[in-house]
Formats: sequence, C-alpha cells, structure tokens
Amino acid sequence: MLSTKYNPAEVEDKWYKYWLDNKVFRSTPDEREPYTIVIPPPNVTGVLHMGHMLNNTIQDMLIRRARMLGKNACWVPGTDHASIATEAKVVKMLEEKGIKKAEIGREEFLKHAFVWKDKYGGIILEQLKKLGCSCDWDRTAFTMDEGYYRDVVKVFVDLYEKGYIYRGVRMVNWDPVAKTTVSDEEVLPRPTQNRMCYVKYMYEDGGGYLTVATVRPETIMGDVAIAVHPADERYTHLHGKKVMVPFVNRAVPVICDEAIDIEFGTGCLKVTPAHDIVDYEIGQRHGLPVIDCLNEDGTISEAAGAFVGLDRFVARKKAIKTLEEQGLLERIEDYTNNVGYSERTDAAIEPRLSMQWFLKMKEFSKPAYDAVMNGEVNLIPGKYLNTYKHWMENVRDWCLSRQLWWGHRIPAWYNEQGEFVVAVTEEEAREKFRVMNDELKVSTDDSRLTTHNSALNITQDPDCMDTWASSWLWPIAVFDGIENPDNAEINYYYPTNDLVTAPEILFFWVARMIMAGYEYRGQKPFQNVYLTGIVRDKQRRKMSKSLGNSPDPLELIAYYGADGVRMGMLLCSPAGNDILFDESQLEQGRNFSNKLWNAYRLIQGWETLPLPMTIETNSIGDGQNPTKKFALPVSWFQTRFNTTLAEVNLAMSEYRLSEALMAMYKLVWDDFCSWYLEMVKPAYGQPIDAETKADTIQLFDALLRMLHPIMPFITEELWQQVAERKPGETICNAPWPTAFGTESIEADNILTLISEIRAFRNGKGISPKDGLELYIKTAEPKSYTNWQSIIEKLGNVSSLHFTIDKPAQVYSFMVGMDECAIPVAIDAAAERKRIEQEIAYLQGFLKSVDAKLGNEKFVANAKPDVLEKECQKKADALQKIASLEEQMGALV
RNA sequence: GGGGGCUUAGCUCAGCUGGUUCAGAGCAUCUGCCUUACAAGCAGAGGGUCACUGGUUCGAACCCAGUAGCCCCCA
Repeated sequence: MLSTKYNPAEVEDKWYKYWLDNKVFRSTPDEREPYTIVIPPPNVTGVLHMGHMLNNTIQDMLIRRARMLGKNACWVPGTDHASIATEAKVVKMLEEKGIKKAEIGREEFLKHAFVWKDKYGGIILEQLKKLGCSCDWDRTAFTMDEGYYRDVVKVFVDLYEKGYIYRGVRMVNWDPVAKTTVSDEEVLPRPTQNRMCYVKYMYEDGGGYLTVATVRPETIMGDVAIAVHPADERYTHLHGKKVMVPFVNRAVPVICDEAIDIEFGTGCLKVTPAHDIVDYEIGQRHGLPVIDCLNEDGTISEAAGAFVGLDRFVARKKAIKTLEEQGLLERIEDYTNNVGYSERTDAAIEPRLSMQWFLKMKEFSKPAYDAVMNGEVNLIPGKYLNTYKHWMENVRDWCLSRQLWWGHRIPAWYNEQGEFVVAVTEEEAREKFRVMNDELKVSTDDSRLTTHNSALNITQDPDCMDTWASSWLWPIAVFDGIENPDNAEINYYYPTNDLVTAPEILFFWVARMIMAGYEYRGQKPFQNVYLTGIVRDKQRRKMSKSLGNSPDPLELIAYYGADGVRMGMLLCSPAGNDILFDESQLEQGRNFSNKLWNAYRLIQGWETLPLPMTIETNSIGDGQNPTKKFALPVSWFQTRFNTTLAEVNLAMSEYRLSEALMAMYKLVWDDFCSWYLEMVKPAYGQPIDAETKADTIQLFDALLRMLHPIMPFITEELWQQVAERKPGETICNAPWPTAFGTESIEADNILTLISEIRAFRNGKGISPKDGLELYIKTAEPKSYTNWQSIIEKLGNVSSLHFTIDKPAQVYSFMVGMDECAIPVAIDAAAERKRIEQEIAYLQGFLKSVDAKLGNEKFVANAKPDVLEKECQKKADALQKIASLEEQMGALV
C-alpha cells in the first residue's frame, strides 16, 4: 500500500545514484545534434544559495528536455577559482592559525590555497546533485586546472603580442585590507558620516589665505595645486598666486580649471592627483607632479612628509587636530557623502595610482557588440539589449591585473633594468630578452649591452589576473579549444546553445565571453543568453549570506523535495524578473508533487474486469465501440493534452518557462485529475475495464514525460512503476511527448454544465449527495447523451430530460445556446431579478457590438475575420436574450 | 548629471503583431464539504477606472507625449 503522502527523501538519492551508475548524463560526440550548456562556474568558496537553485534548475530543465528530444545533451559543470574571494578566505583561515601570508611566501601560500580548494571547492557541485542537476560530471572543470591555466596564459601573451594589452598607470580602486585593486563593480558606495574641514591655505607672500573644504585632510601633504573655476570672480585676484600647503609648507600654484564646481564647498579645490580621479585628471591637464601619500596598506607614506606610518584614519584625526593647533582650521561641519567600500573586505576603497595591465576594449569589443545587436547572440529577455548596447558603447579598458597570488600569474618578466617581456614561460622570456638585446646591440652597437643578454636575473610579475580573465574563456577552454583549437570536442560542442546566468554579470562575464569567442573561435560562444532574475526576500532585499535572509537550500530540498522546490521556484519566475521568494511557492510545488503521486495511487489501485463490458453498463461509449467504455473522455483528454503540448513547446522555444510550467500544472491538476480521472473513476470497489485503465496509464506516462525536465525524481519514480522497464532504462532518455493522433474532441459545454450544476447546488446549500433532475432544451441532444453517464455522475443528476415540458418551478441557466433547467422551489421575484440582470448585461454588450457594426469606418477598416466575429457575437447575444426573455415569461 | 526599466486583483506576475465573450493566472481571502487517490485535498464565490493626464485611431492595458512614484546601471 502506497503512502498517502509522497515522500521525496525516499526516492531522490536512489534515482540520482541510478542515473550516475548508468552514465545517463555522460556525453561524447556522436552523429546526433549536440545541445550544450556550460555552467556558470560557481566560486570555489561558494555554497548553494537560492540564486544557484533558480539558475541551475533552469539549466537542468533545458538540458533534460533537449536530451528527451533526442539531442546529444551535454552540460559541463565546474568551478571558478575566484581569486579575490578565495584568497581572502585562505588568508583568514591562515590567520586563525597564526600564519601570516607575507611570512610564508607565495609558494607555501598557494599550497595552502590548493588544500583549501580541494577541501571546500567541490561542495557546491555535490549540492547541485541534490537538486537533480544532470551534469556530465566526468567533465568537471576548474579555471585553474593545468590545461586551463596554460590557456589563460597563452591568451594573455597572444593578446599582448597583438597589441591589445598594455601596461599603464591608472587610478584604480584600491582595497587596503586585501591590498589589491578591485573593479568598479566590486565597490559598493555607502553614505558615510564624515566631517568637512575648512582649511586655510596661507598665501606664499603673506597677507591672507584662501579656504578649501575637504573631507580628507590626511591627503593634504599630496596637494600640488589649488584649483578654482576660471569664471569664479571671488578668486580672480588669486590667479597665478601661490599658497602654502599645511604640514609640509610647500608652495603650490592656484590654477584655473573648468572642472571645478563653483557651488561646492568654497569653490576652491585642493588638487591631490595621487588620491582622486578628478584631481588626477586636473593634474594631467596642468602638468602637475604626483605625490603619493599612502602606502598599499593605507598608512601614510614617506613621500607624504608628515604623519608617516600612521593609518589613514588615525592620520585624519591627527591632521584635524594639528590644523586646529596651528590655527589653520577655519571651521568644521558634519557631512555625509558616499564612500566606496570593498565588496570583499568592506574596507573603505582608496583611489590610488598604480601600474597595472590593461586590455584595450574599444576595437576588441566590436564583434561582441555586433553579435548581440544583429541577433546572432540572443539576449532573453530582450530588454537587456539596450543595457548591453549602452555599456558596450561606453566600454572602458579592462584592468587585468590583481595584486593577489591565487590565480593565473601575469606572464611578464622584468630584468634588472626594469624592462619587461611577455612570454608563456620563463625560458621564452629569456629568449625574448636575448633577441631584444641583440636588436638593441645592432641598432646601437653598444657593447655594454652584452651583460643584459643572458644576464639573467629576471623576475616574473608578482600579480595575477582578474578572475574574469580566465572565466571569459570558459565555453572554449572546457573543450580544450585554446591549446587544441581543432579537436573533435570543441568542433562538436561549440558554439554552445544556451547560457543561463544573472543579469548582474552581463558585462563582467557574458560580454567578455562573446569577445573571447570571436577572437579565438571566430564564432559566438552561445546562441541564447537567458538572464534570470535575482532572488530577493519579501522585503525585496537581495538574498545574501551576509544579510542572513537566505534559507538553506538543502533544508528546503529536504522538506519540500527537490522536485517541489524546482517546480515551486520556476512556476513564478519569468525570465529577467526578480523573484520574491516565499516558501509558500515551494509549498505549491510540493503539493503538486503530491497530487501527481496520488493520481498514480488511484490508477494503480484499479482492478480490471477480465470480460468485455456489456453494452448496458456502457452508457457513455461512443456507440461504435461498445467495449471501449471511456472512449470519449480519453479522446477529450488527448485533445487537451495536444493543445497544452503545443503551448508548452512554443513557450519553451521562446524561453517563457514559467508559462510552460503553468500550462503543465493546469493540464495535470485541472484537466487530468479534476476532470478526466473523475470521469473514468469507477465507484468504490468497482472494477474498471482494462482498456480504459491501459489508456489512462498511457496518458499518465505522457504527462510524466512532459513533467520530467522540471521534476526529474518523482517522474522517474512513477515512470518506473507504471510499466515494466528494462534494467538501466530511464525516463531521462524517454522521448519528449508528441501529440496523440486522435480525433479532436471538445467538451466545453459538458464541463460548463457540470460546473453550473455544482455552483447551483453550492448556492442553494443542496448537498452533493442529493440527486437533481435536469432538463435541457437543445438542438443537439446527442452532444449530451454521449456524455450522459458522466453528467449524471459528476453532477449527481438523477434524471436527464430533453423535453420542453418542464415543471413551472425551475432554476434555469444557459450553457452555450442551450437552455437548462433544474426543478426546484424558487423565489420567483429573485429569479426574475437575476434573469433581468443577465439580460441587461447582454443588452449592454449587444449595444457595443452594434456600435461597431454601425460604424462605417469599422466595417471598412476591420479585417474580415474580426468583422465576422462581431456578427457572430451579435447573433449569439440576440438569441440568448430571446431565451432569457422566454424564461422570464414562464416564471410564475 | 547621463542611460535603461517598471507601475494590471490583497500578494507575485501573464497579457506575443492595437479588435470587450481578455481584463487573466497562481497564491492568499471567503463559503460549503473529512464525497475511501490526495485536507499537501474536493466543490464553489468575491475581488481590478490596467499609476495619472492628454494624444493617435473606427477601436488603446497594448502605440505616442507629458506628470507622479519606484527600481537598476553609469558618472
């Protein structure tokens, strides 16, 4: 006896193991059409969160359906080394053990990092298995695998040689805690309480001062000028004068620059090129020197000449105090401004000049821009097209270097003279130095250069690359398409079909993969990019570990079942729309699993009768096939199934996944369970004819196959039970359903009639157990008699008449054009009112239709089918009104 | 400051190329049912001036302009 509740925990692990044992997810190139997805590699620091659940459920649904459609489905899993996030974790872990990164050195640190990665790096992949993800695990890749590492380096060298990569000084976002640059996107601005200091800068020639407003007095030592707006009349007299910088007593010029905001502060800007991007630009324009007052850890540098060695925030306080003591502080105000904080360490970001490696983007990004604009790569939903366009048209050079150890080390080598070459290996680097030297020697004939030849003291750039500089090769590198660009796998699987990811990394990752795809394959990396929404909590906050507002996905799976979670989540998340997560959604998914389970319980419990049914017990047969008791309901459901299947296929092809799911949900719950099963269900303890049972199982099998991509576990469990299966056979490889070859049977009137009867009963408080008499006045009694026993059963109709003679006391209603009546004691006045209201509504409706038909322009302009519809509406409305009026007349 | 998007039932959202039997779905709410597949259930019901104001059109939730509110991205 099966439990009345579906228990997912009992079956999920069993089937996942079965799939792995039978290598169901394994893909190798063959003659079939490939269908490929590469997973957006989660960070090795990652654990499964709600975003992954959504994202990977979508990928699994796509890949499982493709597999059932007979394609060679390949889903490549893997992880990203996530340089900054992982390094931060490892540093912290070591610190807890009392080990300092700087003390143990690079080699040793990396050993620790790999140990950490081996221990924690695969957790999330294991968690994906709980979700049911059908990845080809034999292909699991990692962005720092040996081969992958070589690819990344090779690409760097290649791009350098092509002239795309350059080294330059730039203002970067500096994280003084992680001691690395971070990208603009990793800087989170936050309103911060500060103090605005109004500082006096004395004229060099004495006789007065000007006042500058600043929130960063600790950078005063780096001032190289005071800038005012050329049109600011308050300061015209100061043009060309010099003023003294506090603390260091350096005379600096007062300069004019259009960039100054006259309204802000006093209208005088202290120019500190090393510590502010605007100041840096002003400095560039005016040829000013750069004085870098900060060390990489955020302490004041030697170059500053004051407060040396103090932390920047300590120095700030001290600076204020000193200014006060020296009488240079005019006043001080509370001031709130936006300060950028590191997403990784939460340290206040320091704008800082530093030597970095950059990739020139303008020209390089062109193919990626075109590919999306001309639809070669399709963004779903399309609203991201504009976002993409805008970003790509304003693309800036990509800072490739990070001051970290965990990652792909920049393949640049420096000699003692500070010259550098870019090469894949140290060997090659030496060779390049040698060649470079030879050329120099030839051109300059300088014998001193011989030393530099094999000289040999060369060192590699200590920095490593931005994580995205490895993951942008993902769709190529996982098939070894960089090192072996013509291998069978890359030729077969590339370009991939769909990429499913979050919109927040559209530029970071997606755009760059497209660039890499065209550069290294001459082709797009994927056809479609499905951008999921962000999972938020009910207060619309993004779910995150730091906020603690994210439930533990594994607990959810344990409670609702993987299928329930998958169905529940996706049912209400259209592409690109944020999903407001609520556990009641998962409850819906779980309940749906249970519904399916119980449908099966019902079917499997049916006893069949060995003998053919007799015609007497067989009142709703179609009259031509008396042994096939429920021919009409089966055909009717098959018709419904065919319609829904077409909707599902269309919705899927347009990536309207939630709509596809909703259509399936209704097909199963409403059409199959609430209608079809109730129609064919025998009375308690009664047998069913064998053919109807077989048909029902066939229908159920088709439903299971349709649901399998979204609910893999329960569908496998039931599919294995509804029929005898061979060892190793699995619904994963069963064919995606196709339409039933059946005569199209509609039963809308029958369903409406039954609903009307039930509604009437409900409204009158009549028990479903009390049978009712029913009169139908129709031109086509056969359309009802074919379904008579079903009408009687589902409506609990005790006798059905097709006569005009009916009792005077009736409740009447319309089904389509047919007039129906249930004899019952009624309140004639109330009934009259109800019918009057209905007539009034119809007359209003008729008026609007008439207005259209009476409008010459409408008749002239509307399409013929629209016109025809309107005429039909009019005819129907007229006939209904006539019927209703007749009913009114009959009322006593 | 520049760019993009959103505003439809209490909540979350559909509504593809304008045609009122299109104002929809799910959840939630309400009413009645423990009717032996399922109370994680069954049968019903109520609920919206499609943000606002104009315009285009024979016809607008849908197209255009402006207004208000919210969100995101870039500076």
